[in-house]
Amino acid sequence: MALTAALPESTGAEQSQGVVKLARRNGGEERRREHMFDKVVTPSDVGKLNRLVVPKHFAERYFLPQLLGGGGNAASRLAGAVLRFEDGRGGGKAWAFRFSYWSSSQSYVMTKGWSAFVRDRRLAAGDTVSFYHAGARLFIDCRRRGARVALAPATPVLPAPSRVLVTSTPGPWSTPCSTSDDVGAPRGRFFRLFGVDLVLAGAEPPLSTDLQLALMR
Amino acid sequence: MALTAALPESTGAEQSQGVVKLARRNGGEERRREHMFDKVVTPSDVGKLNRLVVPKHFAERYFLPQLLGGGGNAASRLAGAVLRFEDGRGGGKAWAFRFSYWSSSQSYVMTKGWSAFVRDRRLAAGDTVSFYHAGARLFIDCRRRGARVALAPATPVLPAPSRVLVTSTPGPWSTPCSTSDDVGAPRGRFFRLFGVDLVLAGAEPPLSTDLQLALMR
DNA sequence: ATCTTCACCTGTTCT
DNA sequence: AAGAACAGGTGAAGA
Repeated sequence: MALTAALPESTGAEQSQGVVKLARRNGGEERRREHMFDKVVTPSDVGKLNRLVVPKHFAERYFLPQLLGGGGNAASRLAGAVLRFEDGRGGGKAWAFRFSYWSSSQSYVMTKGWSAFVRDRRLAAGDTVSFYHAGARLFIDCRRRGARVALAPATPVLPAPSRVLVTSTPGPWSTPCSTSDDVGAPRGRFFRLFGVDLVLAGAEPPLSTDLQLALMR
Repeated sequence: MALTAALPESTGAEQSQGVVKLARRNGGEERRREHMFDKVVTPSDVGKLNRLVVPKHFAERYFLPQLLGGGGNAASRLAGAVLRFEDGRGGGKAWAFRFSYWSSSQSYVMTKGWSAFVRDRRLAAGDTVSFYHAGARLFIDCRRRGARVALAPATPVLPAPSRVLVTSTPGPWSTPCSTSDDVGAPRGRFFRLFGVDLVLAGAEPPLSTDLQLALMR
């Protein structure tokens, strides 16, 4: 349901970009920090409900594959799931969020731990929270509403429709690789996001059954 | 807590009558449809709160005995309780309401499913919702504010303070039987509602332990 | 007593 | 039109 069907046009609440930063670790290990998704937080996301609603397609694309490891009952393995994020500003601070699925509203949420992040970063409605990863390491950052986005052009130039190749790498994370046009884009599953066609490349070996299921739905 | 203690004065939201209709089933099975209670709904009952506050004494008399079956933890058995009602107008429509106790407000409520009834019947503040039963079958109906009540006198004559004898019949349901005065009213437990003293008559044999408990509290 | 967390629930909106 | 998604809610339990 995530990739084969035409995704709904973005509601404007989320943005997908190609920002690539560097994730430094003490030992000097250095990897590309790759953007997963943004969400412009709603009043509820930063209010007394103490939860962040994670847009379903992002949850299923980025978090479920990691959390649902092997076979068996997916829902039960999701129970009690915790996602750990490093603070995107560096400084070694880390954040742990309980991640769950609320079946009554059919939505994914981060609950326990989320309000601490809201408080600490003084997150307000309209601000943007960004999720990155570098390999299996997860990062979270945020920026004030209206703040300039790194690498974004000063003038909002809409890119000509292009394709972003989405491949699967060892480890649970898919690796978005920006290309400036669609030459050599594999036939088959792709979806359009903000006028960009995202193409799913042939999956390399370690694509779990669950991920396949998630991708095929 | 319901009957022995002096009940709070009625808020004006409930009325009790002795209307008896017939509940027809396809097979021709026919039973008396006996009135349990009415409630004049408040703005909150039909508003965004999506719940109907069930007057405590009615909840304890009519719904708890059915829902709290055997032994064990009563509160836990109430969790997730659903009451199913047939539409009082016939036509086979049915309504299911989640029934719960809100300890924060010490009140019994119908929640899930209630708003559908409000919508469907265009229930408005001041209207009256009526609950009936025929054996174990439950019925719900409503009438517009100011609508003539079946068997009610055309002129709104306030009855002289009288007593309504409440007896118990086989099955979980007590049987309200209107009498026009208080001759022969049993001594003991009664309460006043709208200037009418409701008297609990001696229970006949098949009164369940739970119902007895509910009545004794 | 208060705050957080959890597991539900629903109306609106968009597809 | 019907359904999915989700923003905005709830009570209950526990810390």
